[in-house]
Amino acid sequence: MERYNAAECEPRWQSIWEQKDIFKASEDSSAPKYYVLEMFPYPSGRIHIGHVRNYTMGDVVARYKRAKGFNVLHPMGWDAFGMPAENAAMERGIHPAGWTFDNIAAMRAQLKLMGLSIDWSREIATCHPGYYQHEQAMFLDFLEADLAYRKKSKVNWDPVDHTVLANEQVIDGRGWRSGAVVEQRELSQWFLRISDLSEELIAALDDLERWPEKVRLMQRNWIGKSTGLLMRFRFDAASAESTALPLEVYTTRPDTLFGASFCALSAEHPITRELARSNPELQQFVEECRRVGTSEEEIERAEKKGFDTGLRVVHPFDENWTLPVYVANFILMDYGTGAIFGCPAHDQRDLDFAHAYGLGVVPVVIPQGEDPAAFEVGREAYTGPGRIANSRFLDGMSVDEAKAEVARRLGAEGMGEPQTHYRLRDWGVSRQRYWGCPIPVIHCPDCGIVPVPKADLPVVLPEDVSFDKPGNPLERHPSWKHVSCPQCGAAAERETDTFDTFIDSSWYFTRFCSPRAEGPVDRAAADYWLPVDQYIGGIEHAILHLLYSRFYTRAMHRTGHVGLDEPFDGLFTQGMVVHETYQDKDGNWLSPDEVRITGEGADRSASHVDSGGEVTIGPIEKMSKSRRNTVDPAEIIEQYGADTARWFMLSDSPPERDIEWTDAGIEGASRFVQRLWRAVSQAAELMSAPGQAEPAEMGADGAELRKQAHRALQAVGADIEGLRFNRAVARIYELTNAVNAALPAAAKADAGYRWALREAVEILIVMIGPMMPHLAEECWTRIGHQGLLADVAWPEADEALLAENMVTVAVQVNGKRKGEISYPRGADKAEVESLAMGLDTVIRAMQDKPVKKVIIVPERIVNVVV
RNA sequence: GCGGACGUGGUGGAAUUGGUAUACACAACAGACUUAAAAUCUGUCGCCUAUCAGGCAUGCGGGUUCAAGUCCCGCCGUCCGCACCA
Repeated sequence: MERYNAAECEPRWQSIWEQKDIFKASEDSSAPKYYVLEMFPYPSGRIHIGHVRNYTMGDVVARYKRAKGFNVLHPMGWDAFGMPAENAAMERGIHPAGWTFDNIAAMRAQLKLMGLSIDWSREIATCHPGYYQHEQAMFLDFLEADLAYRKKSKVNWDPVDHTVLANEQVIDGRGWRSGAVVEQRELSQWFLRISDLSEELIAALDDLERWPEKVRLMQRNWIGKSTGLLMRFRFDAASAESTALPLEVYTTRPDTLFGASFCALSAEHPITRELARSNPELQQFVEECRRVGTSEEEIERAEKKGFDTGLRVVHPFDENWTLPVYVANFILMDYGTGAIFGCPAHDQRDLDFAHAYGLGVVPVVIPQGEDPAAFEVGREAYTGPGRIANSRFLDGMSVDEAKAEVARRLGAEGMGEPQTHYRLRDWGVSRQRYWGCPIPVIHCPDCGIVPVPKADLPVVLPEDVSFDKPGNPLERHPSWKHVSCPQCGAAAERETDTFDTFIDSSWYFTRFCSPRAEGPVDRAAADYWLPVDQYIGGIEHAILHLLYSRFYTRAMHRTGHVGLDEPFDGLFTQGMVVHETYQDKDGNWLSPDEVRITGEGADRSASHVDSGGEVTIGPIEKMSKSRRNTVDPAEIIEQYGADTARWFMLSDSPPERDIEWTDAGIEGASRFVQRLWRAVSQAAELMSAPGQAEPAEMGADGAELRKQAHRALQAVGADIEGLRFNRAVARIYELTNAVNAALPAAAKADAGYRWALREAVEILIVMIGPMMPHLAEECWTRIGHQGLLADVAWPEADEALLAENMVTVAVQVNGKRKGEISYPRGADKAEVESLAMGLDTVIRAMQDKPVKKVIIVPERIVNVVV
C-alpha cells in the first residue's frame, strides 16, 4: 500500500481550493455569518511555531463553522509598523519599507503552505498608505469629537544618542545602544481620552460572556476603579511660608487616618516643584527620582526613598498633631492628586517607607481575635478587615463604618468629599519614530495646531530617509516637514511624531470587513460582519491590545464609523509554545538539534552532538531567538507536511495552556497520519458504495460501530465548539481505533455492516477535515467521492444512537470505591441499593457494621456509610 | 513590588454541577513479522506490599463534605502583564 504523500497532496489541494475561490467571503443574508479572527502577525520574516498553533486553531473553527453552514469570514493581514524595521534599517542599511514588504512576502508564502482557509483577497498591511490613511482621517474625526488632545508627558531620553527610547530599550536604567544613563524628558504628545470611558469599559465587561474570566478580571483591575475620599490637610503655619492652599490627598483608607504618620508628594507635584526652586538638595532628589524610569514596574520595585521637606501638615481631627511632609519616589503624579497620607501599619509601601525613615507605626485596624493593646505590625502591613482602635471616636467601628464616619465629619467641615478614581490613564499615542502612521497635523507659528484637511490626506511617509544617525529621520528630512499652513498659508511644520502601533491593531478587524473601501469603513459590510465572533490570540495581549481595541471601537462608534461598542464577542487566549533550553559549559545557548538527550526522568542528561561535551538542560521557556530554543515551522512542514504540524499543535495540550514542542510529539502525529490513511484505504475496499440508503438489515456489530461513530461525532462537534481541540483529537483517535478494529470482520460481513463501515469512515473524515484538511480531501476522494470535502456539510449525530440503556456506577463504602454495578437506566433506588448491597466486596468492607445511610446519586454513584 | 493564571504517571494530558482519578496519546519494555533494520501488529505499563487482595497517590500543609484533582485557608514552584516590544 502506498504511503500518504503530503508533499505531493498538499500543494495540489491548496491550488484546487484557490482555483475554486471557496474561501472568499461576501455579505450574504441567506446564511448566518461567522467572523473568525486570529491576532494578525508582526512580519518578522518567518512564521514561528506560535503562529502555527494560533492559525491552526482559528482555521479549525473557520472550517468547522463553514461545514455547519455559516457564511465565514476568515481574513489575514500584517501588523507591519514598528521598531524592528527601524532597527534592521540601522543595523543593515535596509529601508524599513523594503524590509517589511520582503518579510510579508516570505511569511505569506509560509502561511499558505499551512493550508489555511483564508480569504487572501482581503489581505491588509498596516504600513500601506491604503490602510493608514484611514487612521489619519479617523484621527481628524476624533480631534473634532474631542477624543484626542495634547499634553506634556514623560519619555525615556538617551542623552548620548539624542533619541527617545522604548521601555524595552532601557536596560538597567541605560540606553541599549549607547549605554548612557537614561533621563526623563517631558514632551508635548497626543493622547486619546480612554480614561473618560473607564466606567463604561468596566461595566461592559460583565456582558462579555464569551471572554475568559481571567481576562475580564485583569482588565477590571487594570482600569482600577476605586472609591475614596479627596481630603485636605492644612499646612502648619509654623512650617510653611505659603499656607493659603491646603494639601489635597486622595485616599481609599480614610478609616486609617489616626494611624497616619506622614504625608508624601510626588516628585512632580506642584508643591515639590515650587520648593525645589529654592532648595538644591530637593532639586537633586527630584532628579534622582527621574532616573528611576517610566515603567510602573521599575517605580514599584525601586527602594522606597523620600526627602523631608521640613513642611508639616495639621491632622484634620487634632489641632495639635502635625505630620511631616516628604517627597517620595513611589508616589505617581498621574494617580489621584499626586499626594498621599501614609499609614504604615496598613499599607506595605508606607510601612517600608516608615521603616526607612524612622516614622511611627500605629495599628488602627485590629484583626478579629487580637488584643488591641498588644497587636503589633512587623515587616508586613495588615490590610485585612477588623475593628478600629487607637482612633478616638472611631474606636470599635468596622472598617466600612469608620470610612463613612471620617467622610461625614470631613465633609461637614468642608475638608473632604467622596471621589471615584480610576487607575487607567489616557492613551499616549505619539511616538518619535519614522516607521509608523504620520499624525496628520501641522504646527503653525500663528494658528497653532492645524489639522491636515481631509482632502490633503494621506500624509505619506517620505521614502528618502536615512538611518545612519539615531533619532527620528522625519525630523531631519530636508523637505517633508516644511509645509504652508492650511489656514493662513504661512510657513509651518508637519508633526513629525507617528502613531503608536496599537492604533493600527485597534481597528484592523473592522477594516477586514471592507478592506478596499474608499473610506475607513463600509458601514453595510461592517454592520454585517461585526462583531468578531471568535477572536484567538496570546494571553500576553489580555490587557493593552484588547482594551485599546474596545476603546477605539467606541471612539469609531461615536464618530459614526461603526454601529457597535464591543468588537470581540468571543475571545480565546491560547498558550505559548515552549521548549527546553540548553547551554554548554561556557554558557552558550544551543539549539535543540545540536543536543543529544539520554535517559529519562531524573536521569535525563544531555551532550553536544558534535563534540560530546557536557550540556546543561535549562528551564522550559517561551521559544526565542536569544535562547536558541526555536523550531522552524518551515522545516517541520517540509519534512512532515502541514497536516502533521497542525495535528500536533491540536493534540494533547489544552489550547489555553503552554505546549512543549517535542520531536517525539511530531513523529507521533506523523505516524497517525499514515495510520489513518491506511485505515481509510483498507476500508475503501470493504465498504458499501457511496450514496446508498441504509440497508433494512443491521446486525449488532454494525449497530455498535454506528453507535461509536455517532458518539464521536457528537463529542467532537461539542469539543470544537468549546475550543477543546485536544479532547476532540482524543475522540478521533478512539474512532480511528474502532474503525481499524472493524476492518478484519468487514471482509466477510453483510451489507449492513459494510454500510455502517462507510458511515463511520465518512464521519471520521469529516471530523478531521477542519484539522487536517489536505489529508481529509485525499481520503474523501479515496472512498469514491467526486466533490470537495470542503463543501460537505457537517452531519448531525443520530440521537437514537447516542442513548445508552445500561448505566454503570461505582459503589463506595465510606467514600472508598469497592466495586461497581450495572443496571438499566431508570431503575428505582431500591433496586439499585439492593444490587449494591449484594456485592461481595461491599459486604466484606462493611464487616457487619450497621448501615448509617446509603447515598444514591442516580447514574453517578452509590455510597454506603457505616 | 502590584495584578492575573497554572501545578495530575517516565512525558503531554482526561475527568459534566464535588460523584469509578489516570480516558486518549507519547516514550519505554516484551513478543510477532523480517536475513537485518525501519515500518507495522499484539501485549505490559502510577507507586508500595505481593495476588485473584489490600494500602498509598492529583506540588506541600491544613479544613469543609457521605464523597475533594475539583470548594475554602496558608505555603512552595513556574509562567504572563505592568501603559514606548508586538
